[in-house]
Amino acid sequence: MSAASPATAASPATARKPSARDRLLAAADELFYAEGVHTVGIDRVIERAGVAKASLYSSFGSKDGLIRAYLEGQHRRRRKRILTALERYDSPRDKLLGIFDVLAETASRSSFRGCAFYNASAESPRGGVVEEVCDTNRAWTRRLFTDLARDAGAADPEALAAQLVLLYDGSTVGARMDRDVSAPTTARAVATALLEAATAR
Amino acid sequence: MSAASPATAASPATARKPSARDRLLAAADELFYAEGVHTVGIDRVIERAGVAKASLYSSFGSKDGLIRAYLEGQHRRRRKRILTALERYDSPRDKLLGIFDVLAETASRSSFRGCAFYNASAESPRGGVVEEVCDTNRAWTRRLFTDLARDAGAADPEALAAQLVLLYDGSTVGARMDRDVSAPTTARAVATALLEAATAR
DNA sequence: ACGATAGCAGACAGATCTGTCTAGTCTCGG
DNA sequence: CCGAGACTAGACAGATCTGTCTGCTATCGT
Repeated sequence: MSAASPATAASPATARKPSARDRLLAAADELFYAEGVHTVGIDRVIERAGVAKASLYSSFGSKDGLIRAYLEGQHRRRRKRILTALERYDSPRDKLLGIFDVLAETASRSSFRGCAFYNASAESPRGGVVEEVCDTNRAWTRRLFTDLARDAGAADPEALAAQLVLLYDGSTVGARMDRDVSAPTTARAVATALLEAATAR
Repeated sequence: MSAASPATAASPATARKPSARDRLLAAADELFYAEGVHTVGIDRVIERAGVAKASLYSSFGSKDGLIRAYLEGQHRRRRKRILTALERYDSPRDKLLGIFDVLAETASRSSFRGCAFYNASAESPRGGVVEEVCDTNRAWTRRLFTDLARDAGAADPEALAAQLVLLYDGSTVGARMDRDVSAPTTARAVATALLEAATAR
């Protein structure tokens, strides 16, 4: 991650201009998240990506394919972001609460506009490609909370996880709708109390 | 469908056919909530309402006007639904927790698809008519929680209200995304504990 | 009886949407 | 040097979107 010039032979593959597919995905990330998957037309996406329309259809097949790839990318990056951030903690307790710290950081960005999955789901028909990716994402989050709750010694890990997911979702909504960056911090405080109560021996 | 002549008093006095405006609003309620304000086109709405397109534009001026009226109706009915349900309780404590019971009832309906305001907001541009009505709705909810928290004797009513709003929003999201009707009940249980802690003397 | 009002039916304009197709350009391996 | 694959530019089709406009009908208060 140095400030090396673009033409240096430090890394042959990285110096190259990103592929049409990658530029499309980057453009979709910005536009779909900022304005909604249904609201943004493919013309806007290909213009931002600097790509021909045919490249979009040969890479993703349809707009739905692009939407799916966009959400899968969001899911992948979210997993990595959280898991990486949690590496710095040792105890399950700190890891559990650290999830809220990651959310606090994310929600403080000026581009923050809530949960990409919920947003896409709100403007998509039931049973479409969006729902599937959303389910995967939510299952992963719930699993993460459940596993950490168990590691932390909770008497009923599933029950504690259900409570923490409530707080996580609630603060995501609060940060978006009220433009309140403190929501994740409030959630973290309540989560701490719930964790204490659930692991009291 | 003209089995009954229009002039006959086949229906009781009050059973007059609703006005075009009211039928439009009823159709918008169903379609906008079920599929999204941006996804559903004008033609779908007027067809469902059995109304001419000109009637829509003379009543609401534009689609944005209809969307605004739809959300204002949602807000008005939501207020009434909650306030009416809360009348049966005497203590501020029961009223506070009763809010979650109303949500549990709402979320158990098969047509439930989450918060109409958040959903509309997710597919609308920042700064439009939607944002304004959303802010009004959220301010009302927060105010309700804060007032009841104060009446219940909370040491810091604003702080408790912030926590309860988290749970309220979180269980709304959970009920929608996970199709989990128990989310409001879980939220109620956590709310009870928080209320206990905040009013301990 | 009559004018005002509300409403219906639908053509129409103009924009925008997804998706297809043709044709030309660039790059790279062999 | 050549041919394959990746990409670009943009015309085009067909659907759908919002919004306007004309013309007709029914109802109601005076």
